[in-house]
Amino acid sequence: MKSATMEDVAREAGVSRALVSIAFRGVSGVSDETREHIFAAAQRLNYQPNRIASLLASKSTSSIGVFLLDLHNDLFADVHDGIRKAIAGSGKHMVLSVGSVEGELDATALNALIQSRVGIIIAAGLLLPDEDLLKFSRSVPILSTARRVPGLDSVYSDNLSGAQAATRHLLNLGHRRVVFLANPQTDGYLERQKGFVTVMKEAGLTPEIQPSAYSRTQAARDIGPLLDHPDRPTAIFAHNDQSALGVLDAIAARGMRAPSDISVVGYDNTSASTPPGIALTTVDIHAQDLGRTAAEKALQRLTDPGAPIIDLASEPTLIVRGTTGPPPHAS
Amino acid sequence: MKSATMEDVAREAGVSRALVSIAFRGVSGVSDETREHIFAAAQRLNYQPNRIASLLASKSTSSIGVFLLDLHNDLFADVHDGIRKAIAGSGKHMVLSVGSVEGELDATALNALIQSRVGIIIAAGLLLPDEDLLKFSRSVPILSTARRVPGLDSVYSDNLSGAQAATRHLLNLGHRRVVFLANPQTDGYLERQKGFVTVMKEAGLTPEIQPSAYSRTQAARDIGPLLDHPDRPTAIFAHNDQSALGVLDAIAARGMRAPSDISVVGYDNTSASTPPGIALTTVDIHAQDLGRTAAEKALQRLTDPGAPIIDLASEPTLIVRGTTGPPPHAS
DNA sequence: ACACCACACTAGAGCGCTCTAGTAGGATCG
DNA sequence: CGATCCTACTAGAGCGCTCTAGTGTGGTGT
Repeated sequence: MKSATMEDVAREAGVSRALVSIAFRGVSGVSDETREHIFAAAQRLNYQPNRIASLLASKSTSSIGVFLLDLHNDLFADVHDGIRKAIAGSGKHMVLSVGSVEGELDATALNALIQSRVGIIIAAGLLLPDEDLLKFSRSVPILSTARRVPGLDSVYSDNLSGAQAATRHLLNLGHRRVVFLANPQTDGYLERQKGFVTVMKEAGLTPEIQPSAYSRTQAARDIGPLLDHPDRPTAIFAHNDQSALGVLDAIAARGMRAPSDISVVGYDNTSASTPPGIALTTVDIHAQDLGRTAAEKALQRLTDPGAPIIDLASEPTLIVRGTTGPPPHAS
Repeated sequence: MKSATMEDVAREAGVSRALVSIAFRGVSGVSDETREHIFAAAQRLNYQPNRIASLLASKSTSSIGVFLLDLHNDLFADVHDGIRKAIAGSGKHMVLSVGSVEGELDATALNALIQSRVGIIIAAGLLLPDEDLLKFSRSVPILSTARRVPGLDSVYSDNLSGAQAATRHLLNLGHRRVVFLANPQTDGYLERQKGFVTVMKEAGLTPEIQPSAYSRTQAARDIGPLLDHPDRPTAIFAHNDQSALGVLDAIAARGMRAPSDISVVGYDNTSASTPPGIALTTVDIHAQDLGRTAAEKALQRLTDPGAPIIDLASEPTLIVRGTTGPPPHAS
């Protein structure tokens, strides 16, 4: 299982190691004929270039670190797709690192990326506070996608305006008692909460907030008491689709239905937002575009470390589907 | 942004580079006092060990490659969780590589892992044919989880028996016309199909097979004509949960309901199998356990390359939930 | 005929670590 | 009190590449 080295290939092809390197890197400086010979020799030896050695020798920033919070959330799969598309053909390759909803592993995952000497880290869905991120960025540039982090390149969806649009949608339908199912863990979610609060206040209504966490079952559990209350809200705005699913679970468990008994809005427009039969009203953050743009900007940052900080907000889109309607006894 | 090296730390701490290496690797051979000094010096310089250099120098197989087919399928998130738990504390680290449902990227992803000189690859959900995998395994040991690959270590769920159990469940409910929504892409799915076919034949019934692909929307499209037919099947057995969701989509789109109009069975027991309101009857392959066991076996393989090939099938569990019931007009 | 240049190729240093072989010096023992 | 051993440490080779600074060769221009 001892793999062949460039030296072996050079010997087999009767050329110098340096020439093999040139051939494999696809740069100019080798004749077509010789290149063929080299590739043939490599083939014979089942040679695969050693990326480790290559990275060390080139001390280059040819890899892009990607941090994904949670593989269970389709959102990050979308972001990943976008990143992959953007860096395909750039010659860079992706080094993936996965965090966890509990957040404990995030620092570990980030350090792993730094130790792998990636040229830049694209962080999707970090739960770490800004100051920690800034600390990490002493070692490697970090581009935040998910939320705006002052001092770091940020490519994100405008959570404030998205949440405002969703809230207005509910108010326009006639809802007056709306509860926001919150996730206190990150700024990104706090922006959503803020959007909800401002619109409610503008309308002279009381913004109610139910704290919860980042999980479907947790959401179902946390929203339960509110649903059981005789004077329950007519609409729930969940901080993301997964939680909205939990809310729908809780609603179904009580023999109620959305939107006739209660309206539900999610956020993110992940695949979770379209369970069969129902389709969740949600806010599309265009996750794949976000990933693609983030990666494009990351590539720019790599070539120009001195460029001004990127702060790119994109506009989300409210998607009205089947879980929102007028409140019961509205007319 | 130029990072400090071990040399820098050594100079700062007034010791040799080798001693810094010893301290950072956590092996014995350094006094507590000196270790403290070294760590303090490293801290001052914001030193992070260079994993690239470390891997090159140790030429060790200290990393485990993990191939995941598709980030959009929760199944792989479960497998990933299991692997992570198993290798935590082993000192090994995971190198992730993601394929694609189309299968084109799989070879690329595998090569990336080989070029990163991982000690072993745990492959979850490969669409590549066995012979290709065997070719790759010339460069690095591959452990297949998802299906049995003769000649490779395999840790997998017994798809045959799972599919048989699901099919028997439908027959016991009184169904006679059952259609299997197939995915012709891999052996793992073919085993499921085989389980379906054998049970149907044993019962003297005709196994009907509807080819489809690996996607929810595709499944909805492919099952459509069958549902529209006046003499439609009374049950659909989908090759995985995502496709089962597609089937449920198609059913809902026609104003029908499961299981009163038609029964649906999925496979995998991913989070997709519990949309709010409905809960899919499915076969639990215990994906996280699969991942954990796979990683444990991979660690063993790393320490003992000569050990006999591992062939470990685990028994899946039929989970009867809300999408299966007696066929309409059964009595 | 000679300088000149472009092209194909090579030698060798070095990337930041690990690891083997070895040294210094104190404790232990007969 | 010298032999022995252990512990804490160092020197230096080498992992498999990349990349700079060359060398040699054939064609071109004058």
